[in-house]
Amino acid sequence: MNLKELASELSLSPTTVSRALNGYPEVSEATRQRVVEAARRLNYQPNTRARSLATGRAMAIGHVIPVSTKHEMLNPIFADFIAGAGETYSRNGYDMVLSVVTDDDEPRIYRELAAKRGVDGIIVHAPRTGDPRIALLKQIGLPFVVHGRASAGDDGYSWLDVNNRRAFQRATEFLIDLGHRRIGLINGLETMDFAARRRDGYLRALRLRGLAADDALMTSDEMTEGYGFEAARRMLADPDPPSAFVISSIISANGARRAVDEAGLAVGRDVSVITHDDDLSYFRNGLEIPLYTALRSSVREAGRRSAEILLDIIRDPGQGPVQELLEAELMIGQSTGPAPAEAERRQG
Amino acid sequence: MNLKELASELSLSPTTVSRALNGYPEVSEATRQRVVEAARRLNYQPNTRARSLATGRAMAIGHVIPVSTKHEMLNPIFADFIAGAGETYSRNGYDMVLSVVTDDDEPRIYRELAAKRGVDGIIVHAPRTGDPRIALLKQIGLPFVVHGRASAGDDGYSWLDVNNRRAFQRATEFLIDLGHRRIGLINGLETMDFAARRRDGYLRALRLRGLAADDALMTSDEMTEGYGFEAARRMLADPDPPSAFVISSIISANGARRAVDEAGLAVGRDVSVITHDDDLSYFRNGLEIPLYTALRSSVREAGRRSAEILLDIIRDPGQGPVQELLEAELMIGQSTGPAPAEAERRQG
DNA sequence: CCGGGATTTGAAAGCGCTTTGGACAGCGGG
DNA sequence: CCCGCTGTCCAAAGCGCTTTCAAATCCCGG
Repeated sequence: MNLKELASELSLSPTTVSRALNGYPEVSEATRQRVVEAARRLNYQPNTRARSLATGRAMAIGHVIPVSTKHEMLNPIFADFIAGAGETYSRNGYDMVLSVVTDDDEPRIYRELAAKRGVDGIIVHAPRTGDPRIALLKQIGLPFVVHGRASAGDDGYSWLDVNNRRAFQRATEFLIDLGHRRIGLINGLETMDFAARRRDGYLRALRLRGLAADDALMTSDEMTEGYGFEAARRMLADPDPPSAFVISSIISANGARRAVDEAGLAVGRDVSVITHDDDLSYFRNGLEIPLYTALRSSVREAGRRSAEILLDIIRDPGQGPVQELLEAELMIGQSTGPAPAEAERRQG
Repeated sequence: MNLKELASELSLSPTTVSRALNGYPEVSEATRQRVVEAARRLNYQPNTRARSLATGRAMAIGHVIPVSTKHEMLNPIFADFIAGAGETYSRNGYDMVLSVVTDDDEPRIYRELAAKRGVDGIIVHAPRTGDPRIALLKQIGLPFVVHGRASAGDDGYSWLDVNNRRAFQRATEFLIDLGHRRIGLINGLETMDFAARRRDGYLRALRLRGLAADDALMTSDEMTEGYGFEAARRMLADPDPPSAFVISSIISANGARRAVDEAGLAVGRDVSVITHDDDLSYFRNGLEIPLYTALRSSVREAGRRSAEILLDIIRDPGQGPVQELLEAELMIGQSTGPAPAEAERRQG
């Protein structure tokens, strides 16, 4: 069923039918009723391709999901982010087209997306510090919103980010306030901008409180369960082991917990753990009281918001860059407690 | 840069340029060279919408990701499946369009996808037992491949599935062979077809070995970490607790491990755990030797294969339904061992 | 009863591509 | 020298929609 058929079915011109369906004023209410009713009855849906060829708008947004070439890993973060963004799109009649891409040919993909006119805008995921994609996209001229930032010249483009530095500073200070002096950082990949900021926050807290940073207590990698386990195990084996961890993901925190358990220690009593919590739907932080003390910021909500911002920009390209900085919420859970006295700690 | 501009740049007709770029024979090798070179130099990419309007093929595949209305959860399985499918698509020049949809308006989405002609085919995720979507899609006439099956009348459509019944039967038998007699099943949502089959396999193994099933030792829910924890904890608190668990996901297995640890027991010694392992990139089963004894079947590979099957069907619509049943691989890890003697167990 | 503005409808062009149906050389064979 | 063939190229139609511009109809005051 296409427009012409529907029109002849109604003994009307395609023009009028199109107008009736798209809510233009110059069509009588009576015929509009008739048209709308017939369209529903015959399950008519305008052909997207034809429509967007005619209007020039693709009614689709592109998401380029990077898969690190080395590890072939796909962060579960994306799933929830995309779920959030998807809600916004479907509410607004947009499609979401996904490209899963190894990071080495990302530039090509962006150029293609722009040139093939398949999307009206792009969401940029997982920016690295000084990410070249941003300059590229600016030059291409396709509207885009970055989930996160790329540090250098943050004002020239639109982004939505969590205040990662502040969050990790608070987390670290919280532990220091509890008496912890040796605090391990189990961070994400520090080539990623967000992870670099988190490290900054951690280091700043140590510095402000006069504590020395120790390279042996800082690691950076993809935030898997296994990484959390290995990192925590290694640090706990240190001659002067940490009494607390700051961790970048609840998934790695699960791994760290396993290492603590395996060492015969208890999380929250012998070893404190504070984690960033993206509020992933499959990794809820406990049921009633949170399992982990955490800095929470819903990545799903971030997806919703980022998509809204992008659609705004597309609707009104005149406006300047939009930037939103979210604050993570510190929630006290069962994984933190006062630092054990030195003697206690040594004997386990 | 569009076709007409490129053509006039070359002093050729759009016809010839189009043919040169698409590899038609009726164009001289010399001009083809010239055209291809100019296209690259000027970064010409054919407008997808115009092309697919002309050809009738959308060059896109739709994925409808269901989000359960109740829980608002998005299984991380999808991320890896989609990563796999995405590889196939980009190798073949297809786009992937994603709709994240609460399960109550799925039917509407399928109809729309078909009528709007935005996609050439669909991958169906997470089929329930007797899933009505399959009948709907058959009727609509859009090519589709189901990841999983829907039990009733499995022969009328294309699917790719893991032999879930067999896998869980083997897992359960493996535990029985080790001397376990009380075996808990921590299963996925049994409204899902795959989970129902897993339950069947588990029950069959018990029956074949003359063991009684016990409702207190079987649970079914979304396979989160928290669910694994709660389910295992509850079962371990039973007056006659299980000495082993069969678990549907490595994520829930992590939760179960936490419950075992918390009970002061050790996984692999006091309590055995065997899990299904989808080989999720963020939840690798240990580094060298597997952490868990597991039935492994890569969901990423399943994504790749499903996509290939779908593209085959689209290329050659004549062929009958394609069906592939994968066998999960049983790999021995550190989470299983002989059942402890009754006396030992009682005293922990 | 008539003219003119408002209301309602349609014809046709155009979006950027593919593809059908020629046109036009160049060439060798009769 | 002409005819048919092959090898290259192009004009134009068409994919299904939107949108401009013009036509037809209606209504109402003078």
